[in-house]
Order: sequence, then structure tokens, then C-alpha cells
Amino acid sequence: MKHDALKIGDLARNTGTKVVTIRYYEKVGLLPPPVRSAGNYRSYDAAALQRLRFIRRCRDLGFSLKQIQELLELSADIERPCDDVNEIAAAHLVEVERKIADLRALAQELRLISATCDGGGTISNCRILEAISPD
Amino acid sequence: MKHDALKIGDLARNTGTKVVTIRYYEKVGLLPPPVRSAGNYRSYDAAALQRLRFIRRCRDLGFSLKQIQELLELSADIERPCDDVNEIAAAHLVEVERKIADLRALAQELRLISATCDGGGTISNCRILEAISPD
DNA sequence: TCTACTGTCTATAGCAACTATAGGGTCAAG
DNA sequence: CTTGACCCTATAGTTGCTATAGACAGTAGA
Repeated sequence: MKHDALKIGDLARNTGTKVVTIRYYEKVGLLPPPVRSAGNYRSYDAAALQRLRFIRRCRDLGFSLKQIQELLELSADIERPCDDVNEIAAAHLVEVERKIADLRALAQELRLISATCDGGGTISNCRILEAISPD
Repeated sequence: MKHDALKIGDLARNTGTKVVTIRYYEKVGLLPPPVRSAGNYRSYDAAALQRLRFIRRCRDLGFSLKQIQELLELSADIERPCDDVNEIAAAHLVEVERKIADLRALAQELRLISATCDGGGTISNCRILEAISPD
């Protein structure tokens, strides 16, 4: 008795993923092709659900599909040192922190630029465009 | 005497843009097609250089090509109210600030996850993978 | 049983903002 | 007159999906 035969739509609802996205994950090799029902429908088991949940969680954490692929491969090989996982996470953190720094500088500049607008003028004497223009 | 006949490579060096990217900007309508030399080379004038500088500056500020297109169209019409420009800049700022907030939450979670690693273990008891896994 | 409706299937094209590659033509210097 | 740096077009690839078309599967009501 297969109590856990899930259709793609069930998987989608259970993980907050769109059906097309699940098929896309399969195409790029993140999800293994599941068995098919008599009517050629994809039929998933609990392991697939678990795997997709992991993928989605990683996506929420900002990992790229490639990084997730690596994490999944690592996690399949229980002999591998844990440090490999930590390395991926740490590298990602560095990247995220760099992005934050960039965006903060950006926001500051945008605030300055916006502050130069006294409103009511026309483009011909727009201070914002001046501020954006180089030189 | 055309003192300002620039080839695409000159434009590239002067703006820190790759040659292919300049051609791409032309294809998508951000840069007008320039006149061509006898040998069919693109020949730019100072105005084109100025325009490309503006585009690159906006890209640095994180504006999308579509937003830049709007800004360029606005700036061509000197009668338009300046508020239109401010609106684009303000909307962009909101977006950037939202992105920063998201990334900060993310970084915090990644730091927590990474902190659970005591190193030297194997995947079989990897705390990071546990931390990432949903449920 | 028919029919309507929802869900699923494949395959293809599109999005942003480029980057890379192939296969050629142009131009200045040695 | 050949080498090398530059330029040309056109096409395909990248990331992570989303959208669309046209067809089949399964279910519930009339």
C-alpha cells in the first residue's frame, strides 16, 4: 500500500512551489524523475517531498540552484567531512554581506539624490537628473 | 573637423563598458544607432558618450534598463514636471531598502546556521544540514 | 453516459542583462 | 604584405524561472 503517492499538484501545494517550477527542477537535475502513473502522471513519494522542501528552504536562504545541487550531493555522501557544507554556507554568507554593503551605499546615494528635489519644477532644471549625471 | 569621432572601443574604455554591451544597448534601444564609417564601423560623438555615461551611472545606482529608458525619455522632454523623475528614484529607493531588509534577515540566519558547525565531523551528523532542513 | 471541469502532459518561447562564440572584414605599423 | 588589434553580424548560452499552446487524464454532476 503506497500511502504516499503524490501528484505534482500535491507536491506543489505542500511546498509552495509552482507545478511548472517542479518540472523545471526535474529538467535541470535537482529532482530525480519520479515514477509515472498509468496515465503518465508523475507520482512522488515522501522522499521527493522532503527533497523539494530542502530545495525550497535553500532557495529562501538565497542559495543558487548550483549550490543546492552541491549541498544535495554532499548530503548524499555521509562519509564526507562536514566542513565542505560549512564552506558553501560561509561563502554564501560572505556574498550576502557584500551585497548588503553595496545596497546600503546605493540607498544612501539615492536618498541624497532624492533630497535635492524641491518639487514643482520641470525637467529643464531638475536637480535629480543633474545629481545622477556623471561629472 | 570632427574632433569627436569615437569608435566603439573608445566608448567602451571611456565608460568602463564592454563593447558587446554597448552593441546590446543599441539593440534594445537605449543608445541610438550611430553613423557608420567607410568601413562600417560605428562612429560616436560626444553626445553618445554622455548618454552612455548616464546609462552606466544609473546602472551603478541599480536602476533597471527600463527605468533608465524612462529617465532618458523624461529628460528629453524639458517641459515635463520634475516630480516624474523623483517618483522613479523614490520607487527605486523603496525597492532597494526592501532588498536590504531581506538580505539582513538572510545573513542573520546564515550566521546562525554556520555557528552550529563545530567542525571535523562528517555529513552523517552535520548540524548545518539539519539546520537547513525544514521541520 | 455525456459533459464540463480541473489537473496533468510535452514542447517551446520569453524575461533581465548581459556574455560568449563563430566566422568573417578593416586598418595601421613594421 | 603580413601581422595583430580592432571591428562587424548573428546566434546561443547564462539563471531561475514563467507563460503559452495544444493535447490527454480523471472526476463529479445531469
